[in-house]
Amino acid sequence: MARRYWLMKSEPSEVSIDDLAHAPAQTVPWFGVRNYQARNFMRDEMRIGDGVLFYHSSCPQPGIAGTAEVVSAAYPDATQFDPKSPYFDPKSTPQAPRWVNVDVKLRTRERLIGLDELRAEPKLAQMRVLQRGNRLSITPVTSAQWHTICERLWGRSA
DNA sequence: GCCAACGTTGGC
DNA sequence: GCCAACGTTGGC
Repeated sequence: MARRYWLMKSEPSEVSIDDLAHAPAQTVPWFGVRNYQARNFMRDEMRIGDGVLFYHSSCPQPGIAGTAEVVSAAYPDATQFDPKSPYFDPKSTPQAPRWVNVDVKLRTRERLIGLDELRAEPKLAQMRVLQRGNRLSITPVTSAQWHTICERLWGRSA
């Protein structure tokens, strides 16, 4: 199957790309997704080796901060079972977990590409993250969009 | 802090 | 199954 590409949002106050860089094996579980559409992307469509655009959201400089890679299949998100976690879900049980996550490994840290710069690139006009009202924390990215960002905006080979 | 957009909940 | 109310997201 062809490799796919994704944009994944994280609030840097929770997990920034620098946090990812300093994590063991530069890998973290993408915990805390509590939206069915985003969950289904992880559960049903992500494959090991898929490319990830790491996006910083809800922060002074929102934008794409680098690239990462999907390095596991989806498995139950541990935070849903932890009563002390803000992501605790009392309706979820280990026998019937409701939420899953994949593991994501850092590939490259890059110059931050802000929303204004993304919007200025006509080839990216269709990106989900730029659409009005978009809130989904995981969105598919086309290979054309991926290559435009890596090659044109970062000036590196994808 | 504002507010538009959207997802979820729950009464009916 | 409808839909109003409510909660959350996230840029500004």
